[in-house]
Amino acid sequence: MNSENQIPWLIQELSNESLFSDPLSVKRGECLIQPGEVERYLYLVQSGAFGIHFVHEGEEYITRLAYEGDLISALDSFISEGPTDFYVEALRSSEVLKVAKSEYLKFLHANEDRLKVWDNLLMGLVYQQIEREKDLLIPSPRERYQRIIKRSPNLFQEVPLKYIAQYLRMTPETLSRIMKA
Amino acid sequence: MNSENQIPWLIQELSNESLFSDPLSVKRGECLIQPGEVERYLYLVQSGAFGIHFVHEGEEYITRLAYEGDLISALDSFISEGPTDFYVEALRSSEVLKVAKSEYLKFLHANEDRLKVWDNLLMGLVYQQIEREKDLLIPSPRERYQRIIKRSPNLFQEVPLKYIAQYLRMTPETLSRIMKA
DNA sequence: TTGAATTCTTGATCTCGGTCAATTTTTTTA
DNA sequence: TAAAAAAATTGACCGAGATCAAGAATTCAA
Repeated sequence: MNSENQIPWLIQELSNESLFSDPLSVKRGECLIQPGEVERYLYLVQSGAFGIHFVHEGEEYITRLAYEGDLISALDSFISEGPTDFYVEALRSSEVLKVAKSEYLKFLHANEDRLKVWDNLLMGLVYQQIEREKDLLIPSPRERYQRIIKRSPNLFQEVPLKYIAQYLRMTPETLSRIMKA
Repeated sequence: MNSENQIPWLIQELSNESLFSDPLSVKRGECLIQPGEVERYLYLVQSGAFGIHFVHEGEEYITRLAYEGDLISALDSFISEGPTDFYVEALRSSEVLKVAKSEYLKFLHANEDRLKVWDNLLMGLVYQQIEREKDLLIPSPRERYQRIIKRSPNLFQEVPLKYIAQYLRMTPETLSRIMKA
């Protein structure tokens, strides 16, 4: 199994065992979880779009954008089981399925293959974060923009520009000007 | 076992099984690995200091600083087994022990506890990267500086300031002025 | 220990991206 | 479909941090 298929496979397995909840509707602006709460779920985005952000000194900073097919969670809390620092917020009307961490862990440990896939997933996550770190270190807004359209060309169809700007640590004005030129 | 003790424990186990190489001396400016090469080792810093950096458009960007007791590697390549984008460079005369990935994996899979510790280590890594991402998103150089001295107060004893500046995505001049004020 | 290399500091200047504000366009929803 | 809300664009201005340069301090290596 190549690594691109691992998430779909995992999702399929989870579905087969009926571990996902019923579809949950989330209105634009509503949050799956907020700072201070403990994350007990992993979510699968069925439709819509989400942003994961935190607030520091009154400013919002987006660390992740997600849409259909993505698995999301307040990962800091999901891992540590302490309170999260993040909002997981619907950027438009969305639907998610969720699975409890406890259920999910039981599920993983029931089968050697699943555990391996989870290991790979975690390593993939580390890898993605390393890429993300590179993106953020680059000083030129234009280059950061170019890196993201290369990596996620369809992001701009799914998510309003102002959130993408925050994700790229620039203002919407700057992103708008970059895209024009 | 609390998570702070997991790395020391793992290192102890690796030592017990004599999986580490003999100490390897690295002179200031020398690299354990360079872009394009495939990372086959995990290194334990015994003395000295290392910086992990990549070069983009002629500029150096540091993604990690490490010193005595830290485990390091060109993690992107260690995970993907493709060529790395990073330099792992000694910032002063240093000594490391190394263990081959293949040996390491065999070692991990020989024992259930070790695998669990590895899982936790990976999750810890994800968690650290999330913190790192927060640090990098914050626009104010002063706040980025304050976050790092809180997290790694002894870093400044171990690593020249100019590398810390790069790590914090600011110039050495700016960091110098911030520290003065 | 001493000379050389590197790093750190400080000052002067400049520029890119942020901020603020007004208008237009798009999206949402009633 | 129309009205309202949100998002995107555009222009003018400003300032924080980069850049450049020179000198002082520290570290390294012979």
